[in-house]
Amino acid sequence: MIAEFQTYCRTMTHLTPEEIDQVCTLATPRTLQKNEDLLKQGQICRHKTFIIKGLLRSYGTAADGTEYILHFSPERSWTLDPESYHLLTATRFNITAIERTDVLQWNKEAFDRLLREIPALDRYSQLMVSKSNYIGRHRLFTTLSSTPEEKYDDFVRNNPGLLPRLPLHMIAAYLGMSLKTLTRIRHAQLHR
Amino acid sequence: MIAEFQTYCRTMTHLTPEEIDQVCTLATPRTLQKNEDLLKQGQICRHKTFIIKGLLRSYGTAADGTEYILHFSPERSWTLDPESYHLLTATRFNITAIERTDVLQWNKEAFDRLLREIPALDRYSQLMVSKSNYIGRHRLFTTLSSTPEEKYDDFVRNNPGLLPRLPLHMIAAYLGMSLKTLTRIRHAQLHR
DNA sequence: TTAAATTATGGTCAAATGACCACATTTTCC
DNA sequence: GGAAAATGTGGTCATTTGACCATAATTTAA
Repeated sequence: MIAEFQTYCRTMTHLTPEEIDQVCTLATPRTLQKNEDLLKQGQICRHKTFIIKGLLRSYGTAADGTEYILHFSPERSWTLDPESYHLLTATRFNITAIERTDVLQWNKEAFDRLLREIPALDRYSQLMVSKSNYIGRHRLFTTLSSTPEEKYDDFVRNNPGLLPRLPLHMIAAYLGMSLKTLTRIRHAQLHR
Repeated sequence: MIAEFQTYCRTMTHLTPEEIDQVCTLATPRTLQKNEDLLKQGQICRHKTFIIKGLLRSYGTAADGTEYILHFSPERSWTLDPESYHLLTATRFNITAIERTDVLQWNKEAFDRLLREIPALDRYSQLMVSKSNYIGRHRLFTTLSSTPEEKYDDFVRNNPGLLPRLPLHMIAAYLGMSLKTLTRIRHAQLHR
């Protein structure tokens, strides 16, 4: 499990092999079964999580009980609740395994120490944060400005690999439309 | 104009008076007339901007020409296009003055130098970035999960000071609904 | 292997929403 | 001061969307 993370670090960061080892030393592996929660509403997010294999979703629940998915986290990506993690406040969101999923975790104290000790990790980390910032802006803009069909087409175009791994109702929950609307779009596209 | 920024720094950051001066030295003041652009679609965002007085909006234009507002920036806040600023790519968005607005600006090279020289500024800056990260997450979740009326009520609750400064069509463009829908909500709330 | 749960689709209907239009009022600018 | 633009409201109508329900196919689990 560590091996995959080391490969990731070699290709995606500027960390030296020694620094990579140092980061790995503090990692805790964990396996989530399908539908198992990594984080539940009301808890405090105390870890950074790197997904080795599998797929997670981060979602919130509206007043009427409907779920809305903020984010899918497949292998080779990171997940956490940024607000809960930084402020140590109770989260409004859930992170749950869509498939059986292997992850590596670092608790905040350990990761903060690594950030202080390894400047290259700090730079990489800042890069990730600003990236998630503008990815979020694009998602917001699409959510505001696109028709349901455009949103679906966008999703298919930008996440081809994810599509077959997701039930439609989750795609609908991600795009912010009812399952019915999504089915209608797919139906219309078939007959064209 | 610098004086207001110094006050802001004294109350909102942990910078020493000397560091505040150092930051101020590299700032360029600028005044935008109402409807004047700070940044236009297609340009590269080369500055960090602090709003001293006035109000800006960051918005994008959909395929059909409709505007959707990502963000309002009133006095004592910062604005830029994070993607364009960090990657030096052309922006898809616009930043435009809603009122006559006074700002301070730093170009990226200058600000990066300050970040390297003043660790407290770097920490403050990181704090801002992660904050905008989770504010963005909440906005996305509200946009996905709330009814138009809930969105409007949220907006009124969270931006009471902004309300009288904004024409309704901009609030509609921010909330992602038509002006008609917004008017209907207000009408219904009057008769209740 | 069989029963139960999940998933994808579709029918029907009511409600919400946007497009288009008009109008009165206020603000802005010459 | 007066013309032009911007603003807020509302009427009407067609369209989109969601709620509710049923069903078939597939997957999961006992």
